[in-house]
Amino acid sequence: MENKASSTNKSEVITSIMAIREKSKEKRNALLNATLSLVNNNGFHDAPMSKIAKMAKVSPATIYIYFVNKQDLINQLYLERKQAYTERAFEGYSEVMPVKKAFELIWYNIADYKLKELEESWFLSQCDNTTMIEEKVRQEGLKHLQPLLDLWERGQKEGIIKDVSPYVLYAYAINSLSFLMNMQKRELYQFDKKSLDEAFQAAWDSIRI
Amino acid sequence: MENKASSTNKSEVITSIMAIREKSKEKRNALLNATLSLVNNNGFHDAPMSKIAKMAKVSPATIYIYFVNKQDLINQLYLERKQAYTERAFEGYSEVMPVKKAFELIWYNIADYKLKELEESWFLSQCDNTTMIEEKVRQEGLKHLQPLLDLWERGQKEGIIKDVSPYVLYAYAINSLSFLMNMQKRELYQFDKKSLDEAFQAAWDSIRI
Amino acid sequence: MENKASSTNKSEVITSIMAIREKSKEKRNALLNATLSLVNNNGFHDAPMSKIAKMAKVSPATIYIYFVNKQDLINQLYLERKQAYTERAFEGYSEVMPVKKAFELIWYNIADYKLKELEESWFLSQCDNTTMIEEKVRQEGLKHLQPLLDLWERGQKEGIIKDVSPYVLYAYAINSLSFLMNMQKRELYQFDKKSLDEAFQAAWDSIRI
Amino acid sequence: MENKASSTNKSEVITSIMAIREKSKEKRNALLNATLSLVNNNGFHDAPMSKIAKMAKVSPATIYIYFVNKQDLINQLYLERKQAYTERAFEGYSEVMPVKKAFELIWYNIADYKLKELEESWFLSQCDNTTMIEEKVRQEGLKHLQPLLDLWERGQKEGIIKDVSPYVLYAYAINSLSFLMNMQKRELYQFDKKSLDEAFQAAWDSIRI
DNA sequence: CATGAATGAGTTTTCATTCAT
DNA sequence: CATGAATGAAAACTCATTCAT
Repeated sequence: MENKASSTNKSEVITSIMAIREKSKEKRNALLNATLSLVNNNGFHDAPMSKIAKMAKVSPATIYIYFVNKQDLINQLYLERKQAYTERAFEGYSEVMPVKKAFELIWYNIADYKLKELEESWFLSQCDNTTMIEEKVRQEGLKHLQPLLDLWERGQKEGIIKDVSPYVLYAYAINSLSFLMNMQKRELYQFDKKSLDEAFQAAWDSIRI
Repeated sequence: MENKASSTNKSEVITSIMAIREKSKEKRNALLNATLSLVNNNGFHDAPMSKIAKMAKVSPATIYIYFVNKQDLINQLYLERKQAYTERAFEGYSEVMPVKKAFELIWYNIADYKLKELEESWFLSQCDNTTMIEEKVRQEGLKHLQPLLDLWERGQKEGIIKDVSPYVLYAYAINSLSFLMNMQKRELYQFDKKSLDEAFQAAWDSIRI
Repeated sequence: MENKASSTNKSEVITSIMAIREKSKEKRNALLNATLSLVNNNGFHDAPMSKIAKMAKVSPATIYIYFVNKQDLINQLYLERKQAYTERAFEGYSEVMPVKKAFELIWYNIADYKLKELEESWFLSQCDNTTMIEEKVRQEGLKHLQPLLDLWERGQKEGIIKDVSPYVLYAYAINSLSFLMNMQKRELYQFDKKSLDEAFQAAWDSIRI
Repeated sequence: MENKASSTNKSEVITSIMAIREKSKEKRNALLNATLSLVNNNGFHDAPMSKIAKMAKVSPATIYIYFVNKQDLINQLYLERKQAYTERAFEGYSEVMPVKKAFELIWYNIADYKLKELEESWFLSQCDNTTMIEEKVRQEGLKHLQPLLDLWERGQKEGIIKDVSPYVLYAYAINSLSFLMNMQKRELYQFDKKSLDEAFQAAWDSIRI
């Protein structure tokens, strides 16, 4: 073993690279999680890179290996969580389902996510009511909701859904949940099965004809 | 009144004191306005006291004559704007009005405020989705909404309003407007008379039995 | 009584001026006392003019009527208290007294002052171990001690007192009391009649032949 | 050792780490020295972090790598110098020495230190007559003097030393030197071999029976 | 004389980012 | 890749002093 590099064969190299990648992913995730946690608890204005690094158990300098700067870190975090959120929203959904059935599925998916993943939801809610995310990135995060808009359009054609702007539909049918989630986080309100059904009824009543 | 010194009578003194008080109020207001504007445009994390001072055309040190620290400045701003908002909400309202009529009045009041005073609304929205305001202060800001909760209770007794938590009612009937206001601010959506009426219909449908 | 000024006769004017002077002296004293108290408790570095003013119940601007600036305030305070201290030191002293008798009198005077006027003593002690007083002013404060130096010189001529520098005599015979006073202030040591006499004995032993 | 990269062996790494540690220690010392110098010349109230940094040739931010805040910097400086002082005081001392011999040794050690290390002594003197050091830290700094107290106790048992509080003994036998050191620093007094011996005689006379 | 309000210059401290290793 | 140390720039806040009244 004169030379360190030559002593490892190809498959070992690949394994090693993968191990590194895995390790890197772990660090990247630790950083994203730390950021979310700090922004949630202290606010964006009190989530310094040094604290993020400490919480993720890496050096501050390491952050800049994974992200070009703080804004990039926040942006990537936002996009990942937004995507996870939308993925959950459409779990089990198929475009051939009847409109109400489909909406019900999506609504309960979203409700389930928002109430179970309180931290992620609260983070997204902050991002959407703040200048911490650039408009461009926010747009990017929204595009995954298209299937819901398509569903509503179908519902409108079928005469089931009110013929109003999708923003109005979203405001009433979906966004209201954010407020309830906030209240739950602040421990002012507590969801149970019954109140969830009541909320769904209100959502549906607000958009159906 | 031959002599200037001897001519200063009581009423003049009072006028002079009032002038000073007025001037002070002006400075305080300039500071509050500057803060709102900066927080709105740059976010809480990029609204330093130095910029606030510059915008209000005073020295940074002057801020501390009117507010004990930055948090106090933000808190006072929040409370004042929240109060202005709730005052507008109940303009023309009387407890003897029929439930739907009363709700309609309040809803349109709020809609009118949120869409006309976009800056104030956006600021309040940020405050309510952020850690920048302490929970205690937020509670303080909420208490003026009681008449609406009372109205809903009456509606529930009369069998007009759904028998669900006031948080659910608020989420659907009122808070949805915040989302639409956000969209309007981002120039993704534009309200007109027709869409306003549609939104009201959705609000009412969501809470009525 | 057409004219305010002319309506007062000479004796009234004098009384009035004296009243003003008295009132002024009161304010000046209040300021000096407030300064001493703040410097003692917070240190010179945390005794701002604003706090001094508040404690003396005057406006910050008023301080500048009585003192040209903060340094002047401190200097005058130092000089006044130093003078009060030396005056007490020589109470009852006459140059014709025998040396030991005279020294005993002065020593007990000083001890009495240092232990009774703990605050004043602690303040002077700070001043003498700090750059807060300019050397020039400190010199000024020292000159009232001359009679003690003269006494020692007499004692040396009479062969009673060691023939060493007056600084050495002062260091041992007088300054040691400052240390004991400090300990008393910090509640590490408590003087009584017996220990006072012991201290005197040590003082006398250190300088007598 | 053909290849630079592969040549870094363990001992070199250790050397390198030590070099870093050494460099860090240097910076820390530069900061402590700068602080002492500035506090001595300008007073605690005029020794801003910015000046300290400049004098130590580092950025102000760097100070906070080594000390948590200004108070901590001062505390650590005080403790280090106090310890150096007491270490010097007991150089060559052994508990079996005869009382007077031992006292003489310690006394001259202290005198030597106080007169040679004028800056350190003046700094400690300021700290002990000021609120800039917290009482707790001052206590910490004092505990190293215990051997002297033990020596005195032995002297008292042997009937050599006056049976008075150790505070009195310290006030006369040791603290008097501080005053003389102050005078020397202010160039009002100049020690030489003869006057040093005179001072020792005064010290001994004040505490011996 | 007396003052409340105002402020420029300065204070301590923090922070996003870089760099030598 | 990873890092601890370093830092310029800026943050929040303070303070001695002034000035219009």
